[in-house]
Amino acid sequence: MGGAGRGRRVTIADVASHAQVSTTAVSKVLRNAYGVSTAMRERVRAAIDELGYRPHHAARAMRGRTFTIGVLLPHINNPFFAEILDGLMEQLGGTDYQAIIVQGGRDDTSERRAIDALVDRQVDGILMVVPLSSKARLEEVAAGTPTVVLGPHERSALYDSVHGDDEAGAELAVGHLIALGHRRVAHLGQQDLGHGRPATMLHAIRERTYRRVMAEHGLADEIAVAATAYTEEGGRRGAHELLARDPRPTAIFAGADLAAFGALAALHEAGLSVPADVSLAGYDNTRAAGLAHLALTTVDQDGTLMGRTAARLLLERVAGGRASSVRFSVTPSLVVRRSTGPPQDAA
Amino acid sequence: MGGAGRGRRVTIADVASHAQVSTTAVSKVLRNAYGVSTAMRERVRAAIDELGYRPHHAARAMRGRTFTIGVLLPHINNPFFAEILDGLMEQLGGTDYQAIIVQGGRDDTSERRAIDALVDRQVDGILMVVPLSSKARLEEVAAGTPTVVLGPHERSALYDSVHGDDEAGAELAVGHLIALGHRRVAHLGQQDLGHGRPATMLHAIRERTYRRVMAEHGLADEIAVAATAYTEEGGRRGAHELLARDPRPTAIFAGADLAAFGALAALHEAGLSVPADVSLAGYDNTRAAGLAHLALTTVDQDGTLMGRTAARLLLERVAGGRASSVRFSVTPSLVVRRSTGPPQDAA
DNA sequence: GAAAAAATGGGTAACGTTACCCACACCTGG
DNA sequence: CCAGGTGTGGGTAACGTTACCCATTTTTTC
Repeated sequence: MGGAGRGRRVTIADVASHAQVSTTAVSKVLRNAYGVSTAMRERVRAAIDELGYRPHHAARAMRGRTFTIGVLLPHINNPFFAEILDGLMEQLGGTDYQAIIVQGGRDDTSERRAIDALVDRQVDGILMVVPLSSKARLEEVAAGTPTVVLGPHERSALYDSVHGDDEAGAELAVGHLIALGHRRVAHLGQQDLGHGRPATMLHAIRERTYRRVMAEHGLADEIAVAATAYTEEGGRRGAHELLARDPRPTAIFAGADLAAFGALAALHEAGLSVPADVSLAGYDNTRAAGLAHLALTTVDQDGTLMGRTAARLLLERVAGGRASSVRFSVTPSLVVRRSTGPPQDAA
Repeated sequence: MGGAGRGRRVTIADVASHAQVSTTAVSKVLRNAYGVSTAMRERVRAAIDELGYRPHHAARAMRGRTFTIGVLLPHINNPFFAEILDGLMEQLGGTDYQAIIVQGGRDDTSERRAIDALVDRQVDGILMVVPLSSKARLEEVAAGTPTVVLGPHERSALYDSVHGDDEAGAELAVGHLIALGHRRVAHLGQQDLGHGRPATMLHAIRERTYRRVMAEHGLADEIAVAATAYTEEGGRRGAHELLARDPRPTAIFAGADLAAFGALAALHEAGLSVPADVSLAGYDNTRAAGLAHLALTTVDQDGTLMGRTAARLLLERVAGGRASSVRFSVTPSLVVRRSTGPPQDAA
C-alpha cells in the first residue's frame, strides 16, 4: 500500500531485508525462477505487498525484458486503426505486456524517429501499422526486435506480415460497380509518400487492381485516378478533381472510407446525389460507414481480427523466437449499402 | 552509420576510447554539460557519428531523464483526440521529447493499469486526456510525476488543467436551439463510468448546463436526457430512446459530434429529416462535422490549441518545476450549419 | 609576480536488477 | 557409510549512464 510521491523508492533490497532473505531470493520470486521453496515464496510475496514494492522498469530493461509492445500508427485519426488496436489490446489483455503507441506521421523521416523511439525504449516487440519506411529499413529494425508489419503485402524472412487481401477487396468493389452498369468508374487513391516500396503498399495494390479490373472489362480508356490522401480532406479534394472531368464519372471507388466521406461532401457540394447521380464505394467498413444516413457500400475487412492476429504472432515471436516468418491474409467481403446503384444514363 | 541487429551495442565507453577521451567527457557532451572545450566536443561528436552510437535509454532512465512524455487517451476512436494530439506533437516537435500514448479504456481499473504503465516507465511528464480516475488518484500520480490534465474542470495544486469552457459551449448550443423556437430540446449525454468525481467531468458539465439553460427558459418540464456514451453507437441508441418519447423532441443537443453522428443515423432510421423534423447540434467541431453532406451545427473548441497548451505547460513543469499550478480554459464558439433550424410546428 | 579564480578533463561510486556461480543440507542408492 | 544427486539459498559482478568530486592547467586580478 505504499503511497506514491517523494521519498526513496522501495527496492528489491528493502523487500529482502524485510523478509529476511537475500535480494537474489526476491528476484527469483519476481521472475518465477527455479530454486525457491513455497515457504520463501510466500514470505517474499507478503513483504512485497506490505511495502508496496513495484519493480523498477528501467533497471529491469537494462538486463532483460521490458514487457512492452510498441505500436506504430501513421496517425490516430483513422477509425480503422482503432479497430486494429482493439484487437491488439484484446489479445494482450491476459498477458503482462503493455502496449505503447507512437505516431509515425506523414513522412518517413518522422516515422523513422518514431520507430527509433520504440527501439531505444527496448520494446520487446513492434507492430508497425501501414508503415512508410522501405523494406530494407523494416528488416533492419526486425533484425534487432521481433516485428510484425500490418498492411503492406510483403514476405520477409525477418518479420511477420498481416494484411487484408486488397486485391480481392478492390476487385469486389470495382466489379460491383461495373456489374451495376457503370463504365466511367473513377478511383480515389493515395499519393506515395515514403521512398520505399510503393508496389507493395496497400493503396498501390488497390489502385493497381482498380486499373486491372477496368482494363479487363474493356474500360481502360475510362480509368481516372485522383491520388491524394486517405483522409476526409483528401477524399474531398480528390473527388472535386474527378468531378471536374467531362464527362464526369458515374461511380467512384475510394480506397478508404475516410476518403469516401470526403467524397460524399464533394458530391453534395457539386449538387449531385448519391447514388442517383454518382455511386460511391469505400474500403474498411468503418463504424461510420454503417450508419443509416450514410449507408456506404464498402469493403469489409476484419480489423479486430487483424489486430488480434498481429498481436498473437508478435507474442509468439517474442516468446519463442519462431524460426520461420508468417504471412497472414484476411479475406475481405463486400457490404452493399445504399450508396451504390445502377447509373442513371447507362449511355 | 552503425547497423542495427546483433552484436554488442556501442556504448559510451567505445565512443570514449575511439575519441581518446574519458567516458565522463562523452557523457558531458551528450548532456551539453558544463566543462567541455569546443575541440573536445567536436572530437566526441565525430566519434559518435562514426560508431553510430545511440544512448541507452534504460541506463539513462536509471539515473535521470527519459525524455518521454506519456499521453493517456481513453480510446483512439474519437477524432477530437487526434486534434489534441496534433497540437501536442507540434509543440513537442522542436524538443528532444518523444510522446508515447497508452489507451485507458472504459473503466477506471484498466485506466489505472495504463497510468501505472506510464509511471513505471518513468515518463518525465504525463498528459491525461479526459481521465476517469478520481481526483485523489490523479494527485497521487501528480505528486510523483509532472502532470497536466485535459478535460475535467478542476483546480489542483499538484497538476495543471486545460479544458474548454464547457458551460459556455453548452449554453451556446442549447441557447441557439431555444432561440430558433424549440421547446422540446433533448440531450445526448454520457453515462458516468469512473467512481471519481462526476461533477467536474466535462460530460457532466454539458448536461448540467443543458438542464440549467432549459430551466432558465421555463422549459424544465421538457428536459429529456439519454445518458449513453460519446460514440456513434451510443448516440444512435440514445437518440432512439429520445425519439420514442411522445411527444418527441424537436431538437437534440449531443454532447459530442461522435454521438451526433449516431443520432443522425437514428433519425434517418426513424424516417425523420434534419433539420425539418428534428434539429441536431453537436460538440467538438470535428473534421467530419464540417463536411457538406453532414453540415452539423456544433460547438467549436480549438483542440489543437488545447494540445499545444497542455504540452507547453507540461514542458514548463518538467523543466522548471513550476511552483503554482495553472488552469487554462479555451473559449468555445458556435458554428451554425444546416443541421439546425426552426421547428416545424412551433406549437 | 603571486594568489585567486575559472576552465577543462578524468576517476569512481552509485542507480536496481538479474545471471551466473558456489555453498550448503538433505536425500538417495549401492 | 560414502559418492553422487537434488533442492534450496546467497554472493557478486555486470548492464550503461550520470553526478559528484578532485586534479590539473590556464586565465584573471591585485
